[in-house]
Amino acid sequence: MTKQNEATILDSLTIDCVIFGFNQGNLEVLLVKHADGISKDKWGLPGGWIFTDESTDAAANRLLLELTGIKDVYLEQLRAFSEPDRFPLSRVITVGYYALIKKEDWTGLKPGATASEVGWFKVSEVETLIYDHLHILGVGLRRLRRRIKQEPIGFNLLPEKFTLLQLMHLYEEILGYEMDKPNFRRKILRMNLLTALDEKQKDVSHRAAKLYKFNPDTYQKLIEKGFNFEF
Amino acid sequence: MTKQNEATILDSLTIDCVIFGFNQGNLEVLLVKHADGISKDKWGLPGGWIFTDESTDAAANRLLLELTGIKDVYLEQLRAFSEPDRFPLSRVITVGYYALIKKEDWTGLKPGATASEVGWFKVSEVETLIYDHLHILGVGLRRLRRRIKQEPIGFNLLPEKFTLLQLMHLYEEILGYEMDKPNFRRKILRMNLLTALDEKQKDVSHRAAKLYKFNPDTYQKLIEKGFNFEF
DNA sequence: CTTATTTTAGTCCAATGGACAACTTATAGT
DNA sequence: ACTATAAGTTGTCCATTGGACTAAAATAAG
Repeated sequence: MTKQNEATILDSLTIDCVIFGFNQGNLEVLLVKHADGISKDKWGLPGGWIFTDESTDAAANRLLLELTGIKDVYLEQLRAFSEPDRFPLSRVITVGYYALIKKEDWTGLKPGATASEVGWFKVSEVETLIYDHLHILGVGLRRLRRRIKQEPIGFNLLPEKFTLLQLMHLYEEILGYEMDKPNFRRKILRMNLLTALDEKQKDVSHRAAKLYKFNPDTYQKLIEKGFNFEF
Repeated sequence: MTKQNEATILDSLTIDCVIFGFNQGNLEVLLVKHADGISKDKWGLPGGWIFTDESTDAAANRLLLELTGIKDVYLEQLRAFSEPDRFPLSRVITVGYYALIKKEDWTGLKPGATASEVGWFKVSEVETLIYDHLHILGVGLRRLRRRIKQEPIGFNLLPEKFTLLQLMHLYEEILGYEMDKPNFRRKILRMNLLTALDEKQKDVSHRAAKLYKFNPDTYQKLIEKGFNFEF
């Protein structure tokens, strides 16, 4: 969190990203360990400064790429976080973002210049973060819970091909309650949002499930006439 | 939009507020005409600078009071608006807010120091505003449409006592489609969110409708177990 | 008193959602 | 090869909901 170029960055305004991933039934978040500064060796959200000639959206995408190598993912602004004492050294307001990524697409994450480590952590087990980053994570989680009930953004956390049970487990993990397999199946299939593939799971020690993929075309038609994702 | 005190405000960061009101079946927005500066005599959203020792929430509340005399209303942050060219003179990022007010509580609005006029405009008829304020208004409107389907925030736009038909017209106006009286009635009453009063409409040239008020207690219980406001 | 208008109550039926039972398929262990 | 086990898949039942619609009750105006 040190300014690298005083001339071209905005003063007193930063970006912080909550990057969600899904792995073996667990919702995870990507954190970085700061390499130096007052929060050296402490974990926090990846973030940084904004150039004077870029929007916050552009800055968030750039920082994501610089800090972790991730690009072209679902990314949405949360809001500005502005408590006067949120950053101890000076008055800094941060614009929070949250991203959803398919974890298996980004295996070899490397810490960027200002970070000594990058790592995935189960959201439920994150207890302390620098500054107000725990609060930002909470807002990101609430936003995810809300959004997933209205738009099928959950697909951004799954592989291209997935089973109905994987999808259900994703919903269960994010929303925090258990669901009924047959009923979930019926409801999601009735939406016509999934395309069944001529393929099945492999290397599983039980009956292999059919694989599905998300169908963006029917999704477009659905949002036009409005729909609801309650489970 | 001129800085009044260079020493105590944050540089390159402002607040802009979308203030919604409801009047005779129309959704309205409060605008101010700038008294000077490059947008003199043009209409825009009320807004201003942020002090270094206040959060954006506090700044939004303060500005609302300074610019219009309004206080203690439903106010929520939209998000940061940050296109590099959104403000022509310099790089300024603005944090958008939206407020819902009971219009009849605030009749004698006065323009603040930097505004020459304050006025209500039907949202559907606003066509041009300074900077990116039309865009911010659009984001505010979409947020309102989304929120009203999940939380009963519509009550913030109505008088303390209202009829079921008034409430339905509010939903119709915000959501943009017509509803069925008996069905709306049945659904909203089933939620137990309204308390029927021993009072009726007066001075109407037809059968007077029963008045209701919003019941915040049952609302609390409802959000705890989760609910949905689709109409 | 009658008419006009709006509120309010009620009916009908298709669609949905939750709970649950049962059957199918595949693997792992003996 | 058989069996237990685990997970996928199909189907049933029923209470609740939502949309479309009819009609009665209440009140003001003429």
